[in-house]
Amino acid sequence: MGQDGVDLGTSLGYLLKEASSALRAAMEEVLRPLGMSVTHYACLELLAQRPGLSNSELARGAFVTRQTMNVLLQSLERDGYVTRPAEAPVGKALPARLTPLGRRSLAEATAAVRSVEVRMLSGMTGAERSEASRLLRSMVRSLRERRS
Amino acid sequence: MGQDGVDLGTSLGYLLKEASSALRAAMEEVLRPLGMSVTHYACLELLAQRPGLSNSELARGAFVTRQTMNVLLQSLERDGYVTRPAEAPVGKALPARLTPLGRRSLAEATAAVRSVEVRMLSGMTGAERSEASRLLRSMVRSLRERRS
DNA sequence: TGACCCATGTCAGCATCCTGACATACGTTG
DNA sequence: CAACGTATGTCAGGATGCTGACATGGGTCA
Repeated sequence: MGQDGVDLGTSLGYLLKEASSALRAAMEEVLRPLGMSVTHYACLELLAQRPGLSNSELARGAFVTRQTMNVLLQSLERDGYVTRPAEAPVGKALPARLTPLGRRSLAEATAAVRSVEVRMLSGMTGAERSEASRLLRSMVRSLRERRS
Repeated sequence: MGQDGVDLGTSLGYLLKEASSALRAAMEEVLRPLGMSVTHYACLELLAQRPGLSNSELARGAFVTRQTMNVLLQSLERDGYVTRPAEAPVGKALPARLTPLGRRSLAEATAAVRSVEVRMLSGMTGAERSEASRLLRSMVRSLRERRS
């Protein structure tokens, strides 16, 4: 049922999607026991590295829309993982910050996600990892520039 | 509004998602004028390279569920891009095949998508491309094996 | 200062996709 | 042969995410 080894395997675009899909599936698998989704985790991780990020900035960083990130932030705020001021200090952007509870929750998730990334890179040398990083960055840059 | 250059950029997982997201956005941009979605195109491309693929096999190849691929196949069949036998020759799987119309439609889409992939790889040498291919394949393999 | 443009937060409406479940068909194993 | 496990196509049901739109705040430039 389904012979393997086709020409599609030569397309870098397909390989990119395949790797990204496999990574997301593996992350969801280890995050589910913690009651966390990938977007959920991404939001917390972004806030840990860049405290004070606004809703829109978090949305862009987690690759979802502002609306989706907004409902997520509301639930995170309701459950005490993040805090946002009632009024915007400047403009309309509400800077979000992790609470101690949010930081603890993130620590668990980070450990789980880290193990997945370690597994993903298990067959690669340090030089290969930085080479992969460099090549992926090059692809992103090429795709973004010259956007009609 | 949003300083750049953070630590998240060092995570290969994040870079993977970033590249995949940028590629998908670029593909949707060039496919929209043709009235085609990325999944739509992926289905046609899979059928061109592997005639006779079943609904479930197409779903796995395009990274969607059987149900989603099924409704897509129904619309493609209704519009005359693919054909499926009324009854399964063996088992329950209905092998799908491209019609001449489907092949023509795919040809347009392939040209558009190819241009995107060319742009993505514009800053890379041939050796770097095959290296990227090898590394991505390694990541997929590591993520798939040892699935608890 | 006032006109313009862009970014943000938020609301409603809708499309999309998935989860869960069922009946069927085939291969395998006792 | 019969029971089991696996894979398929298909049917609702519901959750999730996006598109479109609006009002607001801030920066820019004449």
